[in-house]
Amino acid sequence: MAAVVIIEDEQRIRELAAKALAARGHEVRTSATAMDGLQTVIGSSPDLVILDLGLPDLDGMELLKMIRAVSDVPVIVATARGEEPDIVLSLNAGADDHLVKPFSVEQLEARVRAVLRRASVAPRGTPVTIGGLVIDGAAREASLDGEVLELSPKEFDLLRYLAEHAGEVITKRRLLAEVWRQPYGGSEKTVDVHLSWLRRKLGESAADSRYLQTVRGVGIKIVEPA
Amino acid sequence: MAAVVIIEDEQRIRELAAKALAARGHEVRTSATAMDGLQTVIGSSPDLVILDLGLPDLDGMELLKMIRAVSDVPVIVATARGEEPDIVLSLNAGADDHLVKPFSVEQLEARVRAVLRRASVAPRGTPVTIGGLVIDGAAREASLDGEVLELSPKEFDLLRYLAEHAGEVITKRRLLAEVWRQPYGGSEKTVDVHLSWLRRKLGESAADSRYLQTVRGVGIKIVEPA
DNA sequence: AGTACTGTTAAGGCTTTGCTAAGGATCGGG
DNA sequence: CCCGATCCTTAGCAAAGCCTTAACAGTACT
Repeated sequence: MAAVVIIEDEQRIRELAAKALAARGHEVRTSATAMDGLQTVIGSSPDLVILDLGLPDLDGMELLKMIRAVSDVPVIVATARGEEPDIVLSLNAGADDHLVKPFSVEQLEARVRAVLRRASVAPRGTPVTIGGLVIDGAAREASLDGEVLELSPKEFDLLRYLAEHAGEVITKRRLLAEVWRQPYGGSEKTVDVHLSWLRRKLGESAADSRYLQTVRGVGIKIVEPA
Repeated sequence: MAAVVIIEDEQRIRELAAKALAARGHEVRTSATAMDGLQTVIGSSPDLVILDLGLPDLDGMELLKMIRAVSDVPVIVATARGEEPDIVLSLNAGADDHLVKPFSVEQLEARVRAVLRRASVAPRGTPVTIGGLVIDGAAREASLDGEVLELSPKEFDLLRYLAEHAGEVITKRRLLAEVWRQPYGGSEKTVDVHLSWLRRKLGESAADSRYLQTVRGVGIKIVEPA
C-alpha cells in the first residue's frame, strides 16, 4: 500500500496505530523519539508521516519544520486534547491533517486514507496532459503547445492542482487549503492575482480563455479546449 | 450516524441535548464555552454544530462567523425566547436553522434530521440525467441534448435541486429554503423569475414545456419528457 | 367576471472578479 | 554579511455579471 512512519512516544498508541495500519497493508516504521523519527523519515522516504506533537525530546513543531525542510511528505499531526491551539499552528507549518488524541482506529484510518488519496492524485512521474498543456510534476516544468512556460513556484503548484482536477470546479478556499496549505486564514484575493498571472502566461485573459474557466460564484476549473 | 458538536453554556440543556442525540446514534461532543467550542469544531470536523447564541465568554454571532470562516459545516443556532431578532441576524451570518429555547427534544431531533438530510443531499458525485438533460455538479455544468447551457449560479443550483428531486413537486418556499438558504424570509417571486430564465435557456416556455412543469397552487417539478 | 396565482420583462444595486501596482519577504550569489 | 533579484501578498479600482424588486400581462379556477 504505502510506507508510513509513526513518530509517537507513548508505546501503547504507537503500537496500536502501527498494528492498525499494518493490517491495512501499509509498510509501517515507528520511532519513539524526535531524533530517531527524523532519521527514519530521511532514510526511508515514506509516503506519509504521523507525528505526535508532544514528544519528550523535542518540540513537535520544530520537528515538523525540520521534516518540511527536507521533504514534502504528507504529515498528519496528533495532539492531546487541550493542545488544540497547536493544531492551527501545525497546519500553518505545513501539516496536512490532524488527529486529536485519544483517537479511534477508524479515525486514524480515515485520515490516513484521505491524505494518501489526496497525495497520490499526483503520482509524481506521469505528466498530466490537458490539450496542449503538459504539466510534469517530477521535472516541475509545464509547457504549452511544446513551449516551456516560465512559472513561479506558486503558479506551477496552482496549475498542477487545477490540472490534477481537470474539469472540476475548485473554490478559491480549497485552493488556499490545498495549494497554499492555509486551510483557515488567507485572502482569496491572493488566488485571484495568481490566476491572473497564470492566465497571462498561458496567453489568455479572463474574457477569452482556452483553459482556465471562471465559474462565477463558485470558483475556477481547467478544461480541455474545444 | 453523524458527528455533532453542541456549544451551550447551560449544563442542563447541554446534557439533555447531548443525551437525546446520542440516543439517536450520533457521535456527540459538547463545549460550555465559545473558545472551547471553536477548538472542538476545528479539531473534530463535525457534520453539524448546535450553537447557543447566548454564551458568556463571547457573542455567539462572533463565534458563528469564526466557524464560518473555517468551515461549511451546517450550524443550528439556539436563542432564548425574547432574543428573536438575533435569529434573523444569525441566519444571514450563515446559520442553517434555529431553535428557540426552551425547545422540546422532538423539536431538536426534527431540526437535526432536516439539516443533516439537506446537507447530505448534495454528495457531489455522479452527474444526474433526465432525458436529454445532464447536470454535472462537480464541473458545475449542465447540458441539454449535448449542448452546454450557460447558467448563472442560482439557475444552476435551482436546476440541480429540481433534478435531484425529479418527478417530485417542489414548493417555491422549499426552493427558497433549499436553494436560496432562506428558510424564512425571501420573496417567492424571485423563484418565479429564475424559473422563467431557466425555461428560456432550456428552450421552452410555460405553455409548451418539456421538463419544467408548473403544478398550480403547489409548485414546480421537473419531469422526463415523453 | 373576478380573483388569485403564475409568467415575463426591465432596471437598479450589489457582489464578485480581473488586473495593476507597490511594499515586503525570501533566497541565492557575491 | 550584504546586496540584488525574484516572488508573494495586500490594497484598490474598474468592469462584468447576477440577483432582486417592481410592474404588468396572462391564465386558470370559482
